[in-house]
Amino acid sequence: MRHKNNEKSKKIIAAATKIFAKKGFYKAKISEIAQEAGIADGTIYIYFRHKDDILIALFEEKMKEVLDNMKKQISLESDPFAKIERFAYFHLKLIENNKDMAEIIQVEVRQSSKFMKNYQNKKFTQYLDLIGDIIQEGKEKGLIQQDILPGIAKRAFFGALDEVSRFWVLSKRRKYDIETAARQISSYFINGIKN
Amino acid sequence: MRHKNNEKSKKIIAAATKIFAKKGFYKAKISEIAQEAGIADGTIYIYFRHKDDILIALFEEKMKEVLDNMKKQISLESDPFAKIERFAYFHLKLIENNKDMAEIIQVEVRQSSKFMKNYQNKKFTQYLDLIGDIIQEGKEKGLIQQDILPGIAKRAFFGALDEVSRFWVLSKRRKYDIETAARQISSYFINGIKN
DNA sequence: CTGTTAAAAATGAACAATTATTCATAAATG
DNA sequence: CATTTATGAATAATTGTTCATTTTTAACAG
Repeated sequence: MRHKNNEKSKKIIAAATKIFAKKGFYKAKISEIAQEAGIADGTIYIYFRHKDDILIALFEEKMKEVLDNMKKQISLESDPFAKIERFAYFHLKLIENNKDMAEIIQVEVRQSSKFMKNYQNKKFTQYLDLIGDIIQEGKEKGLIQQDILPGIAKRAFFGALDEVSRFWVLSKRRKYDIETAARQISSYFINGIKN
Repeated sequence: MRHKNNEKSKKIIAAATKIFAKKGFYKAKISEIAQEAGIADGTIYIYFRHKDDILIALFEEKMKEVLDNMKKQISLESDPFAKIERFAYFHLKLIENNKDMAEIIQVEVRQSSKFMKNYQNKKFTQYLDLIGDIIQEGKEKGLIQQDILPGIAKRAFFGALDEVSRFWVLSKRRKYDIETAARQISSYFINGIKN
């Protein structure tokens, strides 16, 4: 019962991921998602109360994976600069391996403040804070300039990665390989903030 | 009358800017835009064929201003690094002074590929290329490392600015002043790519 | 200045299409 | 057999767009 529910829930989210990425949230029809999932329209409403809820659940599920994965990756390095490099590489790798998810997170969820008034997007904040914490650690170890503001730096670094990968996601082709892009971006950043 | 009334067109775009920013494109009703502009619903269809057309026209108009303004600012400096700093400062300044516009460009137009299949978004490409050209110039003058790829670097720098300003736009409050943010971000970047 | 008029512009109620959601019914489960 | 789960046609609400009608504009004649 509970086990089965969870299975079908995931099936719906998987279908929604595909459809939302292809059409965008508003143009995606419940009937399309149902068809993609191989179930009836009404069945979706046994697992989700509204269309919005599918997007929120989707986002929460994917971000949990992303967050857990990245935490693990970072913990494999002890040097803050190595952590930053690893973050860049695995962030881009993740986007590459989950284009549908990436497109939804980057494009659809930016609108979140519009249709999910009270959705705080905590997972995203946590993801950003992974970078913020590395920078803080680097400052404490005297590796990073003391006047660097983690609040700005974390967003600048994430934004750089995000914009480059957004281009890949939307253009459907990559001009540069992931290794090169990750190396270049983390290199600008590390050289820019190191002591 | 021979040509379309440009004044009313602008009035509609101004109203749409406000409504799109507040509600998002899909939740914004034509009737709301009409009311905000102080005209009847049907009147909008004298100036625009579809709802989509309003967003496209809005974007084209605003981006032209942004682009012209930034070109002028950059031309005031001759040193590539000074150009980069000025770009950062005026980009953030522009966002600050045009929050509604910024929110639409950042949030709504990202979806452009979804409802405007054949809209190429040339203006945005040109805006990015302003940065790309500065980097190219810096490389030619021997000020910037030869292995920096302008295609990646321009997106990384823009992305850094965009993410920081997106946070301001959506959170409705600024933690750091524009000067500080612009100085920090361009400093990471310049130190990261200079020879 | 005044009245005439034809074209342009504006109106807003009505239309038509879309689609999220419901619910009476059926199927599956154990 | 009782309970849970699934179905999908019907519903209800929304809203972009149209168009018959009205209002405004501006040129021109008397």
